Amino acid sequence: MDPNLVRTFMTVARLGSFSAAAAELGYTQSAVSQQIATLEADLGTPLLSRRPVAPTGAGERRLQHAGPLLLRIRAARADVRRVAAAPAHRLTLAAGPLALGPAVAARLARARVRLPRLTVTVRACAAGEAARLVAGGEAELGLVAGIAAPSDPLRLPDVGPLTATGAEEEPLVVALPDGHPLAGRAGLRLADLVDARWLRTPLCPLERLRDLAGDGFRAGLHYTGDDLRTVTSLVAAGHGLTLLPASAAPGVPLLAPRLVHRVELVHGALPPGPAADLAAALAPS
Amino acid sequence: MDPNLVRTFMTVARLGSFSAAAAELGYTQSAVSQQIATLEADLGTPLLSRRPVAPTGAGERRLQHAGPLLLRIRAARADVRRVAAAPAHRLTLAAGPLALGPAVAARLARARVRLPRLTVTVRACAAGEAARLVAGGEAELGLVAGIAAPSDPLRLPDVGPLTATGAEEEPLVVALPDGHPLAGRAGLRLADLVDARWLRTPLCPLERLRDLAGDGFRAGLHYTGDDLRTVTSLVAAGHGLTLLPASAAPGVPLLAPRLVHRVELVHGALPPGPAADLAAALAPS
DNA sequence: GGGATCCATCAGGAACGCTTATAGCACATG
DNA sequence: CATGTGCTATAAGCGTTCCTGATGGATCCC
Repeated sequence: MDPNLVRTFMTVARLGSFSAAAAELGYTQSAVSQQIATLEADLGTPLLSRRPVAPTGAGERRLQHAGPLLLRIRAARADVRRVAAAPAHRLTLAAGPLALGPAVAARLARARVRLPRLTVTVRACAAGEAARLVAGGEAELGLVAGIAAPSDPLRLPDVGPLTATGAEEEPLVVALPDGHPLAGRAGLRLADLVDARWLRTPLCPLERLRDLAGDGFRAGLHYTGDDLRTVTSLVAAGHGLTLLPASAAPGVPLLAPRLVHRVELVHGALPPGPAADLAAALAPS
Repeated sequence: MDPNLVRTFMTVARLGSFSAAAAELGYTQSAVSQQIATLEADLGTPLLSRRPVAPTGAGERRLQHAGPLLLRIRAARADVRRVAAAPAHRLTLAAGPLALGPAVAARLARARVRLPRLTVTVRACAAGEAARLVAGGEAELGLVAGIAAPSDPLRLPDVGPLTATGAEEEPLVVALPDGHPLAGRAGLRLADLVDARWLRTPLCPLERLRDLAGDGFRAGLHYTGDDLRTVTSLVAAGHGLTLLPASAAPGVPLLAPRLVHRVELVHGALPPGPAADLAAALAPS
């Protein structure tokens, strides 16, 4: 119910201790104990087992709700403040991995010429973070990238009424090791590669490929970062294949299914002003 | 911040009056005035213009967040209570329009034979309502239907950590008026029908078709209900075309793009028990 | 077994939020 | 133009809530 109680519960669960949570939140241990008791009474079921302190089944479930819930609350605050705030001449553009390619960069350059008083900060962020940063108000605009069918919108985490508009679509290529037998081809079909070994990276999630092209796509090395150079090096060394936008790395064009590297611009409420102008310039639609 | 304040704000905005909202919520007018003042102070901006009472720009934006936010809060409560509750022998299955077809019905029948002590209530609901009913705890299971590429998951409104599993996929047919020149064909391509007039109904949203097959799909009559007989009658009378699952009505099979009528079963946390058994029986995966 | 640590409980006090009462404002009416 | 009516804002009072500080009981470690 009360977001503060939820925050306390999250902290206790994370730290595994009422006392430590109290210290972190600036409460007394007694207050934390009472807050948890209130929450448990409200739901009619224990959320934490004591000694040691660990979430119960119901508590685990409650925790799964807690993060998105608090995010939405923050998003509502941030969105309203954005509407009410004076038009800003400084804004932050959160860009996920592979989201800021040549085409968007060029459009950004043109827009900055037209909007000389605007100071833009581009902030790199992890895959899936951009929408959260925009929702939470830490960035005014966000760029997210993903693999999709042409003009098919990306699936963004739902963190409130964000506007998402297509900003760029680019062909995909299959990145292959140097001496790979298929490296000379003029084009490849994904169906022919289901049995190959694939790199598992946030830049090219294998679950997405299975959604789009059926089962298969055995995972080789698992890389959790988002550095393009690392990925291309891993591919060259034969750890597995991956899909990349054509402008990012050399590779063999993907012919079928018809998939593209799609970039979308996401933003919340944008009152008329430089931020809205920039958004319009980045996502001409 | 406090959900109660948000609820008060929504009520005031809906009724256009502090006094009326106070009466409806069982507060005094003074309390409502103070609550709105608190909310505005917290956000640092007016949410309502007074005399007459109407939302400001920021208030409009806040209202857009309010509904989903309260829904998520309810969803969290309902989900946790579901985990903690004793295994129920009565449960409700919310079924959206066209979601409960022959295959699912047959599986439900088989499951009820195996689970004789289970009492099932099937509750029809509007398109898009099923997920909300499940999230809010009014139904344990939900069936939603939509048009999608084969094994492509549907896009459900994000109301919390719901599990969605494919329950059925069925070919689509194009429903045509009786004497339509294409009625005799063995199959049709959507691309050949972009310029036809289409019925606009929740059962076959034209935006979805445009997503999947490009622009076009001119809207003829707009029907807001979900009665299948009404839709087939409207089609027969020439008001427009529509897509339906093959089992629902006669029509010409849709050949391309490869789209299916997909049904998914959605549910929240299901502790072992009859509800989980039924879910497993309905969505064999 | 003794000490330390941790959570639950209790009592007291501060803070919050609602009610009652009243002031202030806009608009309609005579 | 004065007045009444209907609305919201503000002030004071008060009950409830929620936090603090102290204490008790349980568990773990030495």
